[in-house]
Amino acid sequence: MSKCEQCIIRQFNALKALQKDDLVRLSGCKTTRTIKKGEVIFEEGVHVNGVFCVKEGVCKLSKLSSNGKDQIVKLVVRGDLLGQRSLISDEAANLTAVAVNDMQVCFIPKHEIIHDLSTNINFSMDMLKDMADELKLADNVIVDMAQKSVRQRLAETLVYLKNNFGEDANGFLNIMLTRDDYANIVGTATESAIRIISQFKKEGLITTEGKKIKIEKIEDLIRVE
Amino acid sequence: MSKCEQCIIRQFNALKALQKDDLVRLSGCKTTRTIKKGEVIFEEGVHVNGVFCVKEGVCKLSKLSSNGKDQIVKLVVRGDLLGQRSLISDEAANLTAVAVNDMQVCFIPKHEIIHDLSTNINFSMDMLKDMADELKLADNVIVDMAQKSVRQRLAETLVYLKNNFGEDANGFLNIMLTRDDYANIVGTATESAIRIISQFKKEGLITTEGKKIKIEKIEDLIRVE
DNA sequence: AACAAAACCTGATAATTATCATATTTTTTT
DNA sequence: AAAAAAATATGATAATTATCAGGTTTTGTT
Repeated sequence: MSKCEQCIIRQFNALKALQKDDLVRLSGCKTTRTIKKGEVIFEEGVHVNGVFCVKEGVCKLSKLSSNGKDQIVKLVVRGDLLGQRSLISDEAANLTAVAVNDMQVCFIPKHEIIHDLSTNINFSMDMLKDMADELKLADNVIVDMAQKSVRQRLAETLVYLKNNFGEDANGFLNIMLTRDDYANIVGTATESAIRIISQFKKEGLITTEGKKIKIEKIEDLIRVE
Repeated sequence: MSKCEQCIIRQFNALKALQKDDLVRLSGCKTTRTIKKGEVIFEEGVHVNGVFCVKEGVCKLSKLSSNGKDQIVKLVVRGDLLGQRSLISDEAANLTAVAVNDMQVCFIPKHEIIHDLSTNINFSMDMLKDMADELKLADNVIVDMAQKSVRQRLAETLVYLKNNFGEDANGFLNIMLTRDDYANIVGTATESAIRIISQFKKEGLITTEGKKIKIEKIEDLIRVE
């Protein structure tokens, strides 16, 4: 079992504010878990009772709308914490977390996090900053959802994925999502997402190879109307 | 000039966590301002350099989309703080704040808030909880925007206004918004908002008197498809 | 009270997006 | 390797929403 005080992942999230003795304590009570692609990490409405620190892999946070469709609200990546929102509000999860690819996560029990939050002002300030940043991003997503076309939102999503996940040696996006995922990110029907991706291909903005997508003209994608 | 330590408004926000001596200090450096309906409190992109505590009135937080339309992201009411998000992230405002009706606000300089945040763990935890709650609301708005029809969103907005602002002696909503505001809350064209409000009238879900709206059948509004 | 400006309203039409149907391809399972 | 299941694709059509154009009503100002 790896040790928190030697783990570099914490540099990417609020846990970086903790001192060595706190990290040693966390190491003692944390559990490490491997999660398979497609596996549910937690579901909307359940009490998570802790926080996950994502060591490897990506998961999607989504919510089931009353029309029966899932809306993906956020992608959580290596280095992110998962479940802090519910923990801080002390309530059941508002979103469902599902692994997009194989993951490795550490689970830190609620009690430990609460202890650090209420004794370490650097930690709680870091958490506060993270939450403020997330809120800004969420506000911007609201504006996009409300004001931009499906085509624009899908183009933006592709640009976002390139900027945040990068590309492999062959230029393909370093993350593979299904067309259904794309639809659930931009909030449209699966067929519509498929159609627009096909259009982007025809227009030479992207090329694809199965689920893999390569962005060919990012400037044009950014300018999509 | 009123005194923070005697002001009941702070019970409604994170300032309730402050002790008397801190409140006395705040009293000394805060400024009280009257803001007229329609007046801009701060604009997207400017550094606010402090936090507003809303003593009276309502303001809308909106963002200009690239298509030239404003999207209203949130209504800020009596008792709420305004500007905390930008302050915590230490960056320019992401949203524009405009008074929906006449307001009274107190402005507390950034330095003072930061001081309290970094020394008073109860205060920073309260702020963290508020931010977590806001993030949850924002996530839910994203889902609604992405998955519900304009008609559903408008119905939901009316229900929300009734629940959060109540009604006057004659049963009219205790907040008056323009049709343009409604359009900018649900993210649609002004004409579309007007049309749907007219439909709701025809269907007997609401009645109106100028800008004043009375909700007649809230159960049916909740069930709008 | 008269005027101007802003807000509201409605019809006609166009554009966008969803839905349904069906076929093909890819992936997973046996 | 074959079969089954899931994902992708595309056409036809319907539903939703935006846009433009022209009104009327309300509000604010002089």
